Amino acid sequence: MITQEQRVRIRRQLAEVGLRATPQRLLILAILEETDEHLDAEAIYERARQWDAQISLATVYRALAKLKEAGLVAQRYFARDHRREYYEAVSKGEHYHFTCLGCGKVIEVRTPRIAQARQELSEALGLEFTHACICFEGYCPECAAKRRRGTLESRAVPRFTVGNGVTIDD
Amino acid sequence: MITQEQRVRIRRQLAEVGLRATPQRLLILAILEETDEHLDAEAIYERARQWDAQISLATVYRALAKLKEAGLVAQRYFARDHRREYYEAVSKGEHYHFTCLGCGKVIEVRTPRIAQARQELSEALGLEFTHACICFEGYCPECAAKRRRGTLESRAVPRFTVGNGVTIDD
DNA sequence: CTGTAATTGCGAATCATTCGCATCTACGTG
DNA sequence: CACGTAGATGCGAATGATTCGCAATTACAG
Ligand SMILES: [Mn+2]
Ligand SMILES: [Mn+2]
Ligand SMILES: [Zn+2]
Ligand SMILES: [Zn+2]
Repeated sequence: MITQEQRVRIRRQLAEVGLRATPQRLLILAILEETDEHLDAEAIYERARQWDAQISLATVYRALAKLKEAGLVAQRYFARDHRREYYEAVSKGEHYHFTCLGCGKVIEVRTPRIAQARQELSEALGLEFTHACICFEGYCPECAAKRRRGTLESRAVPRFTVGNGVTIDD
Repeated sequence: MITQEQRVRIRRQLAEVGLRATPQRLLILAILEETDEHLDAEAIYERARQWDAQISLATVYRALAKLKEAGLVAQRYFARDHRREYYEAVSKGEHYHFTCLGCGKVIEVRTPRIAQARQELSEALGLEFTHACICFEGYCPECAAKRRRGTLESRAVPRFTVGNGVTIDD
C-alpha cells in the first residue's frame, strides 16, 4: 500500500525538519497523506495497526505532536467537540472547515478573508501571528432545507467525512 | 456587590429566554457581566462561592450550558488548550481573541473580515452559519520584541488576562 | 561498528467535564 | 396564596481523550 517512492519522499521530508525516520512516523505520515478525511488519533491508530500490529496509541500521539511541531501535519477541531483532535497533512494546503450540525459532514472552504484579517490586525496592533484556529459550523444546504421543513432528525451523529472544497477569491 | 437593579435586569433577561431565575444563575450571570476577564468554570465557581457557599461546581457547569444555549454567555477557547473552556457575557459584544504565547495575555480584537467571509461563503455555497470558533495566537508586541532579542522565558504560564481591544473598520 | 540520545510500548495517571440520583424549588394554575 | 410538577440542585462517582513514567529498543552521527 505504501510505495517505495512514497517512503523515500517521506523519509526526506522528515530529514528536512530534523526528525528521526522511525517506521511508525513514516506509516502515520503516509496514512495522513493518502486520505482526504480528517482523522483522530484513534482512527490513525486503527489504520496503522493494519501495517504494524505492535504500534501503540501513545506512539501515535507522540508522533503527531512531533509532526505537528515540525509543520508536517495540522491539528484541527471540529464543531462543538474541542476535546477530540483531528489531523490532516499540511501538504493539502491552507483552508478552513465548516461542520454541518445536521449530518456531521465537514466541508473544506478557502477564503482570503482570514489572512486579510491577520494582516490588518498585525499592522494595526503590532501583533505577530503564528497560528489561527478557525472552525465554522451551521447547516449544509441539504440539512438547512430539511430543517426549514422540520424533517431533520435532531441529533445526527457527527461523522466528519469531508465534502467538496470551494474557493472564494480575492 | 450585586445591586438590586442588576438583579432585576438579569431576572428579566432570564425570563426573556425562558430560563428559570434560580439564585445560582443570577449569581453566575452577574459575575460574568461585571468582569472584563474570561473565566473558566472553576474560576466562576470560586467567585460564586463567596456569595453562595453551598453552590456546586456541577451547577456552574449546568448553568453555563443553559446560559450559552440561551445566548446570554459565550464559550471561548484560547490558544493551544482547547480542553479548558472559558466564558464571557455576550453583552460585551461581538469580537475575537488573540492569545500571546509569551505572556498569556488575551487581546480582544474586532474586524469585519470574519463576518465578510461567512457572508461570502454562505452565498457561494448555500451554507447556513450558526457559529464560528475563532482564536488567534502569536506574540504581543512586547513579547515579540523580547523574542527577537532572545529574552523571552520560553514557557510563560498563560494567565489569560485581558488586553486592550482594537477595531479594524471596513 | 559503537555509543548515546531519542523513541517506543505498555500500563497507569490526569483532569476538565458530565452523569446518576435523591432532594429541592420556581412558577403557572385554580 | 397553597399546590403540583417539570425543571434545578448538590454530591460523589464516572468518563474518556490525552499524557506520563519507565524499562527496553533503535536511529543515526562519528
Ligand atoms: Mn481539511
Ligand atoms: Mn472576549
Ligand atoms: Zn448536513
Ligand atoms: Zn505577550
